[in-house]
Amino acid sequence: GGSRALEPALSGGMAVPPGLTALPPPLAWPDPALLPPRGPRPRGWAVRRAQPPDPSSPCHPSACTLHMLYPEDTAWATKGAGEPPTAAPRAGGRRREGTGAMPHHRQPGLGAGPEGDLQGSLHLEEHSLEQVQSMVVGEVLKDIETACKLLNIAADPTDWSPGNVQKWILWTEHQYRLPQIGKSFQELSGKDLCAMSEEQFCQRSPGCGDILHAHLDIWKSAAWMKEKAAPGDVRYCGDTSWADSEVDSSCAGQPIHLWQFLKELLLKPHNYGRFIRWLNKDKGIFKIEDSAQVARLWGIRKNRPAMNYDKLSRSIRQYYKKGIIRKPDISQRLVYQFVHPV
DNA sequence: TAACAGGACAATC
DNA sequence: GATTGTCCTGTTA
Repeated sequence: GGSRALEPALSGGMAVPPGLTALPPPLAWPDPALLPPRGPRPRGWAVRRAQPPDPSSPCHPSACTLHMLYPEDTAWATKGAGEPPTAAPRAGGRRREGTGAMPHHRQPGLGAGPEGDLQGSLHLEEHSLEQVQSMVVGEVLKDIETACKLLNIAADPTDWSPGNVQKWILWTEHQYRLPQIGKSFQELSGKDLCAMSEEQFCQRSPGCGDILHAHLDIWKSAAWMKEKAAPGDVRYCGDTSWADSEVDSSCAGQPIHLWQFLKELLLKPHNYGRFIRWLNKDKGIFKIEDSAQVARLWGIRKNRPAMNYDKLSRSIRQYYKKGIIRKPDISQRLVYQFVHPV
C-alpha cells in the first residue's frame, strides 16, 4: 500500500518543470470527468515525489502531495502557526520534510553569486510555483467544500457520525471509481475512522483501504488548515466559494430539496458536468447527461441507496404543478427547465 | 428500451 | 401538511 497516487489521468502527459515533481497538473484533486470508467483501477498510478520514495514511510503519496504543496506564505500560514494536530500526525511530519524539499527553498549557495540571471529566474520560478501551489491547495479545499455541501457533512472528519462516515465512503467510492466495499466501515464514527491506521483500513477494505485512508488524510489535513485559517468556522461554510451560490441549503441545516441539489450540481460543472449540465443557463434549461449517476448522487445525499432515475424523475415531475421545474417548450429526453432560473 | 406522465400510497420531518 | 420515496400502469420517442 501507499504507492499509488490518486490522479491517474493527471499524472501523465504534461511536461513537469524540474523540481516540480510533486505537483500534479493542474489540480491535486481528481476530476471525475478525467477519471477512467468505473472498473478495476489501473495499476501503477504514477507517484511523483520531490525526493525518492521512502519505503519505511507510511505516508501515502496523496497526503504527502497536499502537504508538500502547502506554501508557507498562504493565507492559512499567515493566520496560523505550528504543526498540524494529532489528527494528521504523519502528514504534519511530512509537510516539514516536503516543504523543505520544495524547489522554491533555495539551496545554500544558489543565487548568492554574481549570476544575476540565474537569481532572477529563480525568483520567477519561486513566484510561479507559489502561485501554482496556492491554486492547487485552493482547489483541493474547494472540492472538499463541494463534497461537504453535497453530502451535508462536516469538513472535519472527527465530527462525523457513523452515518456521515457511510456517506463519505459511498461518495468517495463513487467519485474515484473504487471497488465497492459494502458495510466494512459500518458503525464507525469519524473519530474512530481518524484513529485507524492504513493497515486497519486495508484489513477492512483490502481492495482500496489505502486509497480511502489517503483521502481521509487529505480531509484531515484540510480541516487542520482551515481551522488554522479561521478557528471555529470549519464546519460547513468556511469557504466563500459558495457565497455566490443561490442555494446554500446545507448551511441552514435544513433537509435539501431535489431542485436545490440539482442546482448545486449544475453550479459545479468542473466536478459534475459529465453528469448534469446547463443547456441554457439564462433560461434555466439543463440536461441530465448521466441519469444513473445523478440518481446515485442523490441517493447518497439522501441516504437512499435504492434511489434510481425512475424515482428521481418522479420527484422532478412533482415540481411541475408546484411551478419549480417544467419541461422546456421543445421537450427533449432528460432535459428540464427551472421555471425561475438563477 | 428508456424516458416520460401521473395516480396512489407510505414514510419522514 | 409538505415533501419525496416507492410502486404502479400506460404512453411516447
